[in-house]
Amino acid sequence: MRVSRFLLATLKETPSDAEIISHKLMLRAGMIRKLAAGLYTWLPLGLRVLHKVENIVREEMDNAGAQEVLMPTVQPAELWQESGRWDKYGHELLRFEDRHAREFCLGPTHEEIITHLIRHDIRSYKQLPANFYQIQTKFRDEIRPRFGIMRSREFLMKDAYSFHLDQSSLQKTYDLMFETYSKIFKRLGLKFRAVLADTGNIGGNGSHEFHVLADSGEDAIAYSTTGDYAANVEMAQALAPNGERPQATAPMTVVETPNQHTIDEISQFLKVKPSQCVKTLLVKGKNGLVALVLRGDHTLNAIKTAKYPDISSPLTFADPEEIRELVGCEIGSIGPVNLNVPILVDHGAAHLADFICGANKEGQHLSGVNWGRDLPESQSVDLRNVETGDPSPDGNGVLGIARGIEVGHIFQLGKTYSQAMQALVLDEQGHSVILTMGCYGIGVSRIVAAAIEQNHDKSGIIWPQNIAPFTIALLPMNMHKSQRVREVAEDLYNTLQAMDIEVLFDDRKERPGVMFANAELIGIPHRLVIGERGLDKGEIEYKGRRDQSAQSVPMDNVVEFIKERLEMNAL
RNA sequence: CGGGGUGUGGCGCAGUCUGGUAGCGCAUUCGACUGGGGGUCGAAAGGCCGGAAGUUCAAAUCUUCUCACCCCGACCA
Repeated sequence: MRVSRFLLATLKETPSDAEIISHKLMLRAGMIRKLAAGLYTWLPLGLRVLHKVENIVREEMDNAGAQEVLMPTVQPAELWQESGRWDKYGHELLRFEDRHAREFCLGPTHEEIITHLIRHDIRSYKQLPANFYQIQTKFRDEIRPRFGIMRSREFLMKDAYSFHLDQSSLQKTYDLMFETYSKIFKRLGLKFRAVLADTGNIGGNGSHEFHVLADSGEDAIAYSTTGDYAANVEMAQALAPNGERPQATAPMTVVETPNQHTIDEISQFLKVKPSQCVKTLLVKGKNGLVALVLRGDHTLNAIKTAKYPDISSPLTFADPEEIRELVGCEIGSIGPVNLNVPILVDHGAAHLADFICGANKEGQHLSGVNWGRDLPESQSVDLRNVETGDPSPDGNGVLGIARGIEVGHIFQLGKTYSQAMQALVLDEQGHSVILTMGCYGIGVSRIVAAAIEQNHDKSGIIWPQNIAPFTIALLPMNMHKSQRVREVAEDLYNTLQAMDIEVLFDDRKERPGVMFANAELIGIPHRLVIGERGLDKGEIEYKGRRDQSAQSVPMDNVVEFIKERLEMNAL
């Protein structure tokens, strides 16, 4: 591709609404342009990357025996009513009517559509298992789209759905998809990690997320530093402390704590560690309020907590008015002693003796409080977020915490949708069996942004070779002045093109600095510079995007040299 | 949806408080010089100041309404 014939829409300045590095660089490199909140146009440069990601995903899905289909973006309400999600999904589902006043929505996901298809077209166990996927535009009317393509309302997703006679068949396909995803992210050239995940509102049991590791990631991942365990912090289990609880040594005493509310304030005021305090949070339960008791230095995990049967899901804090009515004090003075609501105690808090807590009276706390003496002993549960250094739940080493961007998610759906929508097949005995399902998503457009978050420097993007928009930037110095430079450049361009190497040939009448800056900003992995200077010595200059400095390559060897370079970088 | 903020040539911004001829940098076009890290000089094109209503001799500027966008919170690939 000649730059003179290509929309290279690079910017020197960053548009003011870009927050994170990938968004800034995608705008500056001329990959995307915003149309409206959460809606983006892909420019030629960006689309080349998107297509590369898409093709790698497609190839690996095909290799895994999945079949590609393409379902509509616009979906009829009836199917969503049948699955029960028309009412459950909320405002993220964009709904509208057609001219006949029939209700439709823009598909945020396609379980209903594929289940509808399969219940008509798959009748026999002989057709199972089967796995169908599509690479298609999704629409989710996010409350707050942000970070450019990372969290947009319209985005490109690969979604796959598998159908099975039983759980063991699902497990096989699930494992195969796990492997396939690992292959995909390896080929994309990204550092990633598969983690145990929460199933969210899609429903079902087993689930893993695939995260691209990047400091800017929105998710926290807990992993064993010595073993295989890895889980989203949302999910990661916090073990009960080992050993016996220490003996009670102090009497329970009321202490005056005027205007001291937060754990920090209390612990400083009373000169104790936050870990010797207890915090009591009131949340809404199925029958009135429920108190959650955690150690002062621990943080509540809303996802895990909302799974306890008495707790409302999603987790919702009690209103200050409700608290005043029930306890008679403000939020900072609540404690579990003589609190007239059901109490859930975290393992950490249950292991404390002689602890500090609110006295349910403004300006007072209790010290020397002990379970079983000052308040009833209760079974402890897991309510908190794990922290760096916690023991790993698999008993293997301790946990570390890393940041990640969720780019893939696989679920064992089970019969949630097939049951609701009556997707049945006949088994070997001629009995009707409800299908068992799995679903497997990859955020194709998000991967583009995640790749940049993971691979960039001051000058711009550094594409992994397999998803780079072009493989080589061919930069002639002052070609308009030198016939010799022009000839060598044109010649090399044609040779590389003939080898099916994607070359971006900067044939503009630009100054060298502009060419260098542009090539680096858009992240082309390999650069060849042709100038009078080098030609005098019969040399062409090569520099990899990550290299510190350039090297000279004899002109006659340059094609061979490039071939080797590309193979070295390819997987 | 709650809280905070911004709308002025394509992009980044000043001007608004204190009403009086719409500005700067980048980008674009033309010319000259320059030619290995976003170069210099000169010339040009491009904006009814988000929209509507009002106050006023006069509104980018004041008032009211409205729309859009951004940031912080709960959702998710």
